[in-house]
Amino acid sequence: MADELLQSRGVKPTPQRVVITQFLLDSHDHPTADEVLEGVKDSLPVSLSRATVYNTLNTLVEAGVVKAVSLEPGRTRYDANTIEHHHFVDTKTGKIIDIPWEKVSQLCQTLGPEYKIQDYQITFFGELAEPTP
Amino acid sequence: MADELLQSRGVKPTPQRVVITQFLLDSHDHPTADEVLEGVKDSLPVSLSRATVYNTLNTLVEAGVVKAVSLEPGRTRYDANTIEHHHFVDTKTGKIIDIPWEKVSQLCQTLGPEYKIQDYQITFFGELAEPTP
DNA sequence: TTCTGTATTTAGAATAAATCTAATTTAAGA
DNA sequence: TCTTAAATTAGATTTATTCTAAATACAGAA
Repeated sequence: MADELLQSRGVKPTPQRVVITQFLLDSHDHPTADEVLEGVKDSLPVSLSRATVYNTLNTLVEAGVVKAVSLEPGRTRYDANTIEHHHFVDTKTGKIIDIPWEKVSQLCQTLGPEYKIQDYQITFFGELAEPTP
Repeated sequence: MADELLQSRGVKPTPQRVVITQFLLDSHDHPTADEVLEGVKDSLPVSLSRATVYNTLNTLVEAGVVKAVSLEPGRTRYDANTIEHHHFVDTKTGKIIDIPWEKVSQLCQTLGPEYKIQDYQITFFGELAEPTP
């Protein structure tokens, strides 16, 4: 799974890269580099270096396998969901959830031709309503 | 100007706070904490501490005088334009420009009642077309 | 298979943004 | 003037990330 994905993007699938990519594919909570390190270090026979985690994350971002999102100051989070979506940050809990929201893409055209938009990111901050029981 | 603004928000207008606030009101390029320090340190008779810059910026954000924006990883930028707007990051030059865009606020209602939105931030990445001469 | 060269990984040092600490200064109110 | 709480300061500390130089892995040539 991760292996083929890396191959298809021209990234040599080393063991370290495969487990990191698989971890990101399985996560839905936008882990930080540190959380990636914690999450994968036991699934490798060798000791995984922090530098390798950062190298790999940067490689994956460049190859378009994952996206880097800066929602909070001071830490970068990584997201393997490459389908167009945006984020909702629950200001009470800090929880970040994905918002698939195609409607916005049409809106971009109303911005005008002087902006050649390559990417955009909408981040909502608010509170998630309690589910009514 | 800055003085009255601080008063009105319940922030004691110390000399340091006034010059920092005025600097942010006069800037339109979303300075970082370091750029604020560089920009104001000569306009004070005393030596301005880095800690004071950070303290003041945090105070101003809490008081709603400025907004903190995290557009790039690793550094927080500050914006005294408190009128609703979003940002456009020119990926070629790194230049960040404001996009006043009220249309988006209506769209938020289409998200559904389960999201109590307090704030949202749209960041566009792209290239600014050359002005045709 | 062995050799060779390039890419990858590693541990730890280095850098950069931001916060913390403890001492000092400021200034408002009694 | 005295007291006290808030603000400021320099420098140490923390945290995220990058850099460095050495070790390792591994593909392709001989």
